[in-house]
Amino acid sequence: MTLRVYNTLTRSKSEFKTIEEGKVRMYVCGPTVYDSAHVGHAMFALVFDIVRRYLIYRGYEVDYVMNFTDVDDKIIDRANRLGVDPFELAEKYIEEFKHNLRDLNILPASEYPRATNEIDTIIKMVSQLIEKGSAYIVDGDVYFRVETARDYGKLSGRKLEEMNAGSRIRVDERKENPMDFAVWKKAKPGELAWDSPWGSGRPGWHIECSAMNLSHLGEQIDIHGGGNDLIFPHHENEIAQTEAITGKPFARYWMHNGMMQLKGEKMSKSTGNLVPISEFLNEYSGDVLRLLVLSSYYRSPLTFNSEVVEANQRALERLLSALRPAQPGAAGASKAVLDVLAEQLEATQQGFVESMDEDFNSAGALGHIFDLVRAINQARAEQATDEQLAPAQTGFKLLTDVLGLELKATELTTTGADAFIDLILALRKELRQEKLYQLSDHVRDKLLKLGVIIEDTPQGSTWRWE
RNA sequence: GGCGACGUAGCCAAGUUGGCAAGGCAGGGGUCUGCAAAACCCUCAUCACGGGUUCGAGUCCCGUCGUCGCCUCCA
Repeated sequence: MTLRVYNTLTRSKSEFKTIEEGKVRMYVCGPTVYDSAHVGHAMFALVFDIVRRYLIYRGYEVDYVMNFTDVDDKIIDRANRLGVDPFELAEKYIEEFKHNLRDLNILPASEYPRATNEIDTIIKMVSQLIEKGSAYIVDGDVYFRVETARDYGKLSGRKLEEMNAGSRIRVDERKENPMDFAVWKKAKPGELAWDSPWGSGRPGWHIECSAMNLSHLGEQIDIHGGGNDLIFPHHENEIAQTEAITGKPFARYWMHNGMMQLKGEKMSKSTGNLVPISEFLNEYSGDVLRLLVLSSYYRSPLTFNSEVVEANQRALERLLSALRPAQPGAAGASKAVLDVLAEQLEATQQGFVESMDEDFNSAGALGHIFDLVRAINQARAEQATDEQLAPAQTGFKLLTDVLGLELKATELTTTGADAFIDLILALRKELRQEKLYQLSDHVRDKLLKLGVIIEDTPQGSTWRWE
């Protein structure tokens, strides 16, 4: 069995082979931190977290770097408007985003570099570009000369001649070619800036990522990820710069996730149709958002609306049903029933890997997991005991762990509550034996309002948190 | 206008090299239950449209219509 990965560079799937045996160097473009992150940002983080977790499951050691762009026009503008220090503003949103990542059960990156810590590397790289003739200085700005990059456009599938720069924005007359882009920007008066051989200024957006790759992962990496809105110009330019300097192919696999759609269009700050991560998490668990992402192909646009969110909330509850204990007083299931369960466990494990191996087909993998859920619930209905359910439940949990699902039944601060609820159930049992159903239903309703679900079976009653 | 992705049941969505259309949510029927809930069982599509290739196409080719992304900061 081999893992196949879709590569934007070749526009096809190919077998995944790392530069170094057993080790994956992976870089993912993080957010520009000038505001709170929304669920669209969560999507890229979740997608690549799933990729990373699966690579680990497949036995790779993964070096995972996610950057923060902490200096750019928007941060400066916002800071100026709020009258705060741009560094502090960026710092605040970096911390907030990291907090979001934790809430979403996303594994911490090996490193979280940020642009402002890479200035030395950036200046060195810009100097190299100028020396090689790949960049030129104009009045304190430094531009990359795209015509020196022979295969410029190879990632986005554009040809230099076909690009009509300036169709929507004024072209800077000082540039040799309209498509040339800034690697160093001259500082405006009073703006935060660093000294450089070309005067005071700050790095262009694209060079930051090139620099962070170089200093944290090296000249060549295995996977470069990000949203598909970054393909052009950001990633195209990253390739041009890095390869101009190293003379070597930069990233082996370029992976791009699709955009999250809200009301039929891309969720973004500029259009204002967004849902902050923290707002979402006030109502739903991180698992719901993760399940939403898992339920479709990462490269496709993802539909986000209340109906879909609710459906995934219910789907999550179904996954949780597999982990419930045996029925009270279960007599034990027959060998035939247990054989079916064991077979399904094996089929699910195999199907899971087959799906995930095919460019991380998480939706297909989930389908196999749901088959196992049904099998477990069937066995339980057929009187399987906890011991008999255990192997399948353990196998189930292992796979959902690979997908990063927590599957924690809601746990309130229930310290000591269990004993009291058990007591109430015992009393309610007496009511039911006396056929005081009105009273026992009343107890059930009241407990439900407190988040306790009671289920009555012929063998007795069970309860769980909502 | 250029480049790219996509169009599968009420909704979301999978479908490897073409060979009887996964899964989830919602809906309908049933088992169980004092009732309810959960769980279990049964049920629910010929794949945008029109051509073509083939013994056979959702799956390949052409065209039409439609949706989305990028071409400007953007996950």
